[in-house]
Amino acid sequence: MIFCSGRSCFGPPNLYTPHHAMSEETDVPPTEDLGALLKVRREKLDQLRALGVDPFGQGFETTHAPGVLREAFAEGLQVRIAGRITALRDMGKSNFLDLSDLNGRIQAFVNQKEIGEEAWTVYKQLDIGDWIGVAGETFLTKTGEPSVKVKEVTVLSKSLRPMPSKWHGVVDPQIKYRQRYLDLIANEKSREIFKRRCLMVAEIRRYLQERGFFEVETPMLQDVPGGAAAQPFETHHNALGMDMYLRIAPELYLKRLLVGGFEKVFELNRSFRNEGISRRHNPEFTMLEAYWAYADFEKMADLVEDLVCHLAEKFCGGLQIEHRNAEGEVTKVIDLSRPWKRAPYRELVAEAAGSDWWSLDTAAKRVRCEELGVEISAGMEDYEISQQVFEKLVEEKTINPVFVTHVSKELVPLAKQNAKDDSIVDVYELIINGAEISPGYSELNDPDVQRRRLEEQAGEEVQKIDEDFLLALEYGMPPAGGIGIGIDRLMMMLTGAESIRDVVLFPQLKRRE
RNA sequence: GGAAAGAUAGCUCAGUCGGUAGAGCAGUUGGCUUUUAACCAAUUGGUCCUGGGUUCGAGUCCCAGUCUUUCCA
Repeated sequence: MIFCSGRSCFGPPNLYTPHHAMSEETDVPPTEDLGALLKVRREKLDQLRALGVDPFGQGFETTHAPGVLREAFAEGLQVRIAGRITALRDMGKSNFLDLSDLNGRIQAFVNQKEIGEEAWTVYKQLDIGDWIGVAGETFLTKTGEPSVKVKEVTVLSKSLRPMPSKWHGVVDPQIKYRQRYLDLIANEKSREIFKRRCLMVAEIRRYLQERGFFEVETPMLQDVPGGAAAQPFETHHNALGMDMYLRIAPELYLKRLLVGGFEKVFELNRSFRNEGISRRHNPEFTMLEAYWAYADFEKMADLVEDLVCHLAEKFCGGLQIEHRNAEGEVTKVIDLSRPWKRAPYRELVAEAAGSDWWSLDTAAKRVRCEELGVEISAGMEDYEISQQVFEKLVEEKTINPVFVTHVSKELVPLAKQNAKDDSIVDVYELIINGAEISPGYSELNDPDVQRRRLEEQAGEEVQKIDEDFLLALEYGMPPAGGIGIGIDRLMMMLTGAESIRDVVLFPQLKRRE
């Protein structure tokens, strides 16, 4: 949004008037009425200016971050600390502040006599929520709290709005997701989840790069959206006069790179699917796809197992992942201990639906579903009925990791068929905590078979076929293993989040009227 | 799209049988020079989501709508 050409952004600039045209007096958006609370902060803002203090200050050199100082505390250090005031305990001539940043807090001790009358007057204009810098000497209070005896206060930024509730935090989901910054300020748990997500995403990149994978960026704007069965978002390129789509998967481009000689390649970025929004679905989501020439789906399963365990051990304190409810009680433990179970799709379905399942005809399967309480709709094909049984009776009930292998080929048009049984394909589907976390394939590299599969798939849904991709395959793609990992769902599993909205910083929400 | 629950102070929430609108926090004022959910005292703050109905009287009961949440599809 910052870099726009000026020709076609949001219409002529002179028609764009700020919607928050304000009254002279309060200078406050009229959409909300916090009345007195805002007025008081504005008055303090004016006070600061009257005292010759810039309420929105400049850079500030620090010696320590708040949390770092508290961790490595020693008395008698001369320090400079910056942070947000997150608590204020006013004892009259002595005040105690908590100065916080993303990672921690330190107590600052402000004494009227210590900083002098002039600085005290400035100090008294501060509120919870303001960013300040302090300089002073470290000491321990009577109660043993590591503190900074403040000699100088620098106002870095005045907050003009009240902070979220001190001990309820932000509980209204509308505020939590629409104003994520407030959630991050108020809720330690949210901060931890998103910090951990950042670290884990960085670690995934490092892990793959260390093993010789190149990270690439392929088009998100695509002419033919392929690589998955999903509804795409449509858009339009003005200069080319061309309708385009946001990608539903990077797969077909990454495979072109295999053709081009990138033997180990991955992309970790957004894909978009124009489908429902739920606890597990956000229309834009982060996916890792990796392709490895000369590998197969079993080797890819080894890779994923190792990667996920590596992340859990490094960032989750081990392979036992505890999920807790709002009261902090452990509701579920996911055991990632290796080796992870691997079992064929048909075996798992037969375990759940009866050992004779695969010898039943379609009508008999429907009867069985009724007995088992699995709902199926009228138009379902035979393989779809089995898939429904799988989803309801296997997938949803699986907590610890299971690689489901050898899925029916109708379900997976881009994988290689099994050398002995051509009704199944060489893939795994990793299930953890009732959800599909990652598929892995022995990738199909026969261009003629690939064309047939895509044509069969396109038949009903009138999807366009990516001819450029098929052309590339004809030049020769090495046999390769491929994986996809839904990073958001992986994060949910590893952090114990109940909803994808709790691991996506700014989840998609309905427009607010 | 279906079902259920909800909307009361800036925030989190009470509100009995239909009878004057409440608490804690935040804010403000005063007190307090080692507090940490600081404390003590006082105080400001309300379109009870909207519209209709029943009633002498509605935050409360009925109807319709709006929005939100959770679950299902």
